[in-house]
Amino acid sequence: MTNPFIRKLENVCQISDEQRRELDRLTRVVRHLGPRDEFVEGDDGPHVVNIVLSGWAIRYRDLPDGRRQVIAILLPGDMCDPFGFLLRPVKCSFRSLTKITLAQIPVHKLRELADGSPGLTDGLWWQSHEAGEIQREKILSLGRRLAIERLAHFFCELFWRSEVTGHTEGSSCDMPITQENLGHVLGISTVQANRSLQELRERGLIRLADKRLTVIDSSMLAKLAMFDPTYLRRRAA
Amino acid sequence: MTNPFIRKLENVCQISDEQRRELDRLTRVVRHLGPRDEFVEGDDGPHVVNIVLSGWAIRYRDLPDGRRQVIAILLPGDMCDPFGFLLRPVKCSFRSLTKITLAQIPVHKLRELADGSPGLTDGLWWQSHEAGEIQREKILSLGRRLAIERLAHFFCELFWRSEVTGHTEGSSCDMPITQENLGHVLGISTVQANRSLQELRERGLIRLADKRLTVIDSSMLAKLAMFDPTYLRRRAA
DNA sequence: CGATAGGTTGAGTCGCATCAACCGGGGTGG
DNA sequence: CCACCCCGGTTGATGCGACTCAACCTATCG
Repeated sequence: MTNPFIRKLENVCQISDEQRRELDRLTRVVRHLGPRDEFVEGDDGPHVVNIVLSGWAIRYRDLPDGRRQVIAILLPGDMCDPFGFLLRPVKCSFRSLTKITLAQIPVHKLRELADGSPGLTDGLWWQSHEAGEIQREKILSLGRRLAIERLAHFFCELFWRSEVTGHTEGSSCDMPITQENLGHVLGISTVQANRSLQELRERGLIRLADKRLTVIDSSMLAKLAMFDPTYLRRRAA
Repeated sequence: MTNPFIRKLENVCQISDEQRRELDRLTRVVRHLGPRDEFVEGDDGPHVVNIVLSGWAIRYRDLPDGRRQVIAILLPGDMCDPFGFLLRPVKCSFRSLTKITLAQIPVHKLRELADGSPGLTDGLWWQSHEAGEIQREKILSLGRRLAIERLAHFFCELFWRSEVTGHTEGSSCDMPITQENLGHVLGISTVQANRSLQELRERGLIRLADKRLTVIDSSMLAKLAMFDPTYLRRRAA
């Protein structure tokens, strides 16, 4: 399996063979975590960019009374902090959903490499920009979509994003997330996540079992979700 | 009144006198809009960065069936598009709430100026980063806070942000927003915006009249909102 | 083989939406 | 100059979507 970080970059910019070798070398320093592990940006020094190579993780915030909201789902190829290579870390906590592998690139190495390559620099900024677009779409979801629409939208987005790094097979992709976490992602309760899920199944739009999603009727799913993918991958349209 | 864009930058980086003069010169090309005007990033060529100099505006998205969600409130000193000086525009619409003045800086001019000054570059990135943090806090609000908590949090944030550019007087600041827009911002209905507002008034936490907010009991307001300002202005703590 | 995490289901309640009516003030046109 | 209009704000009634609580079920794993 090719490096998902590189695949994601190649989706929006040109990467030369030499750069690919260098990026491959840089992503060889890794850290393995089990499922449900908390980790902190800056744990391994403040000057490391963490990149998910395999597995799923979340970035989240809690309210003082314990209510939890997941801010972002981190898939293979994603930087944990979209501004990690530039500024101070985001004010969020991190937690793995599955076993994960993190690449740990010293900031200065990544910046050196990027400074010598406008294309790569653009690619990195592009990822930050995409992270912002995903956040904005999430704001729209949480503010205005019904529970079942949020769930449908979530599946559309995650399937689409999985495609970019080659993590789909036909109309299926991994979906290693519990209903409790799903609730935290969608701003609803676990019970409601369960019920919305069942309605999507009853309507024949999806199948979800064994941590694997199959999209049965993608056009109806997208319609229900009011999913407009232009907020993702906009350069490689 | 000093230029709010510069004031906002100075909050996070050093600006030399010469840079200030140059920025002043660059923000002299302006565009005036009335209240409730739609405007589009890229209207005046794709290579212009729009910056709010005076008045309030919103960035928003609509669902195909008309449901509207405001993504961000734009105050004096804010760039309309946090990545405007780098990448393609965000997938959002824009609309003024009041009369506004926009500065229009050609991208290449801003980049030239920034390229010669690491401090200014940092300042610009810092603003993008802050915009991201505000979005994440908004995700938390929409996902997990009750209507009245969202409203309280909104007032805390806007007062705090107004302070940075000197737009507060004592415990008051401008709040030129209708209840309808407030609903669009908070992900609730106009009616609910009205009722939450009245409860804040009845509890003696705020006064709001004539488009002006007065914070009467800031600590109780912050407590209700679970407002933790560390997501804003993190460099100039 | 018991413990536990994750999933499922029902009952009752609550927060908020929706619909609808009404009010006050500032601006406009006759 | 005045009547009208319309926008923004306010209020009540009703219904729905989602929450909470609680029980139970199943698969997995030490």
